[in-house]
Amino acid sequence: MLIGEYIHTIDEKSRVSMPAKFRKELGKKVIITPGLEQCLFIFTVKEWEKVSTRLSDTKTDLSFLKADQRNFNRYMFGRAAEVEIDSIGRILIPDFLKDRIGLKNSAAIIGVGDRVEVWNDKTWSQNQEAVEKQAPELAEKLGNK
Amino acid sequence: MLIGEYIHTIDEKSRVSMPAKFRKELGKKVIITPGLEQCLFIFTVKEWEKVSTRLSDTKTDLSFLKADQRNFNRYMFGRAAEVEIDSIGRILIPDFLKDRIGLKNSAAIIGVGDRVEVWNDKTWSQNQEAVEKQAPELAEKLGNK
DNA sequence: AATCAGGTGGGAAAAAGTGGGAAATCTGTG
DNA sequence: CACAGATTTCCCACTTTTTCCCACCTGATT
Repeated sequence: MLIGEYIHTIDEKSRVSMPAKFRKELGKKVIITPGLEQCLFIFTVKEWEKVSTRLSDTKTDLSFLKADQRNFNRYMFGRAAEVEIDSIGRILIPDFLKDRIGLKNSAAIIGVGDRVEVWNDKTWSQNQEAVEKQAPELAEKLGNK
Repeated sequence: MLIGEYIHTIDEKSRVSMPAKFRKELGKKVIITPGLEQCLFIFTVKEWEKVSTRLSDTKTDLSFLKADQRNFNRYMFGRAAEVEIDSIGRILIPDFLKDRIGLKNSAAIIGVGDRVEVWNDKTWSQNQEAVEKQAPELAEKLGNK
């Protein structure tokens, strides 16, 4: 289970260390994609298989016949990348993903159960402050489901 | 699985490099067709078989009996081309397809799971900005299926 | 204080992408 | 039918980017 918050440096070559505690679970290859809201998702290979099968399910039909599906697939697949984790636990974040969420020197690496999220550290802390305030209310909503 | 975004040069001879990460999966020959929206589709030979079978499926119908199908097939088949991938991974884009999407010096090469798309790089980034905004909504829709 | 683990930085080797020349093929013309 | 010019194909070479590996730094632990 991936949990916790880590602030790590992004070096000049766009490398970021995965927290040591995540490495075993992540394996040696992960898939990084644009996330919803201002973050990136990092999936294990196994988790990605689940996600991608669901997204491109073509048992019955061709994936490019529906406009919504085309656009969402362009978004999720088109801007995803398979990245190796190097011998000391770092990954390389493609520029187009860095730019998307305004990453420069520093990133917040967040464990969210079955995936990891990458945030611009500033955005992350602002976001957390906001969520902090709504948390009781959000809990209430989920409780009513 | 074909994923990721690459911006490559189109040289004076209309050649474009396929991203190294795609080459193994693409093999040595691909089919390039006009795509939906302002892009081109590139299929592996295997994927193309699926596509063409589905489009000209005669189990239920003869493909030429329906006007819509006739026209769509003219669109996809009529301007499709089989192209070889050269020894260092480049393909040659036919002029009539280049012109269709306004390609000149630079193209965005996008992996969309089971196919590759080629975009004018400007058009691609505009398109993504637009999709970015709808992404949560699209995700919601597809999630409810 | 020494050791260890986690994180950061940088240089060298390898790979990917780009450009261009020469050989082969095609086209049109005398 | 042969030839000249143009186009296409094939291959080689240069440049930039990526990958791999090693070394250093810092803070915690014993």
